[in-house]
Amino acid sequence: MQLALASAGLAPALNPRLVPAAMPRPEPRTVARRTFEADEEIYTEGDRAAHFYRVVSGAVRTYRLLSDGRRQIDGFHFPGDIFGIEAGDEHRLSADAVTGSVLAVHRRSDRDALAQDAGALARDVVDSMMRALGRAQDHMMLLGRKSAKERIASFLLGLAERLDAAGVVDLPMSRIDIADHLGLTVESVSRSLTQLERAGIIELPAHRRTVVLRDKAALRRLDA
Amino acid sequence: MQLALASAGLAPALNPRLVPAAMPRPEPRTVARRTFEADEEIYTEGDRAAHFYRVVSGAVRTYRLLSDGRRQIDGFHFPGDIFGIEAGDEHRLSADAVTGSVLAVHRRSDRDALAQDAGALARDVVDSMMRALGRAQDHMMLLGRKSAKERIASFLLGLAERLDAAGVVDLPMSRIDIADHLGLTVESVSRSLTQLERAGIIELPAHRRTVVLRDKAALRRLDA
DNA sequence: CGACTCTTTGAACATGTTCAACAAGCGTGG
DNA sequence: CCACGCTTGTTGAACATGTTCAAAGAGTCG
Repeated sequence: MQLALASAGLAPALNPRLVPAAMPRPEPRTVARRTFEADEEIYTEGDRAAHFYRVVSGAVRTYRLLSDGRRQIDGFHFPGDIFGIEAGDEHRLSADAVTGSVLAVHRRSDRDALAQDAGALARDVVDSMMRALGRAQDHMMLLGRKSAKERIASFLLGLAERLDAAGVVDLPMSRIDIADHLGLTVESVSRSLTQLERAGIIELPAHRRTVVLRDKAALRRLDA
Repeated sequence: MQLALASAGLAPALNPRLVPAAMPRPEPRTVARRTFEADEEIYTEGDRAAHFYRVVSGAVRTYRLLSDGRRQIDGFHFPGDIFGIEAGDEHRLSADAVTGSVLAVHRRSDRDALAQDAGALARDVVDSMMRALGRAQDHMMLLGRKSAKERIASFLLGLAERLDAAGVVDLPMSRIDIADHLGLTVESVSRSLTQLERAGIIELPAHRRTVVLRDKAALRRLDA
């Protein structure tokens, strides 16, 4: 069986900011780059998993669809994050760009080769998988047991940790994306955000894609 | 960073029946065995992850608790399944025996040692992780987007695949366990089962811990 | 400015929860 | 072997959270 980081909740995979241990390593010799525009498909469930990816800039969502169109976004991936490593020959999830994005494209065979020695990339991959698993566990708790408001609080805190510019989070994704990630509807997401704003915990300036976390402590309390 | 299979949805880890590729390998030289009685704790979130386990007989649940007691069972583990391999030094989940169980206890250091060479156990561990991730993804879809009846249908079909004695599933776990796994309440689990029974899709003989799958096709249709 | 999309808000509704009671199994001990 | 008590599971009714359906505001881009 081949290796593979599938990409569950797993974003902060190799994000240097978050993984000091696995940090300042230059990109392998020749790594292809590809640019994707917003909503462009990167791969679909069932595609041969010939490559895996590292986000250079932008944001990516990985998700699954039910036959009737219901969607579950398992994770968002930001610069530094690795996604698309699969266990089998096929991608088990679909992936597409949330916004215009640049990705470093790695051949799967590179990984397999590197996985042979206890090399750095191998460790990275395992590292990624572990993080993916951890995130998936957190997310299962969220989806199975948390209320709408708690989910939003969790989500905002998580994003802040990964994207933070000191309490100001710029959401690259739509309310629908958030809903499909948190197991809610757009309307519920919108309402919860409004409630948090009215409570003075967050601020939603003008264009609504920015969130100012006014009171992280309150968010943490809400997060249960 | 140390390796680690955390145990997300990941039950059929190394179950020989399901992993023909990684199959007929004898247990390492000296492997300790421990017996646990029903509801006995195996480890708790935060414990040092000195060991990982393989179920010899019985059933185990791994779960997390929220501060107020809400529980999310991420997976059940049956004979052949490995669980308890963690990324860090600590267990990220709690585990306890669902019924009286016998476990093979492996020292974490064994795994670390074996993980150095591209040996069989290393592959097993990675294999486990991948499966864990796959299950976690499935479970996120279930928790985020499926209705109560769909969840029950999924659950029964999944169990049947792992425990099947030709359409008859013996549930080792209580309704509460099922509820905490599927993100529902006991009452909803009970009602859904009753509905399936009234629809003639399943049968719940006397002591209610046995489920006869009368119409798997119907279950699959329900599963969405 | 106008068309479009995205987000918010409102109101009715539904699914699943909560609270409460009852039934059924199981084990213990008389 | 039955009675008792406890735990587990089922059922009912009221309730709540989040959904669905509908419409109106805002932002964006041509």
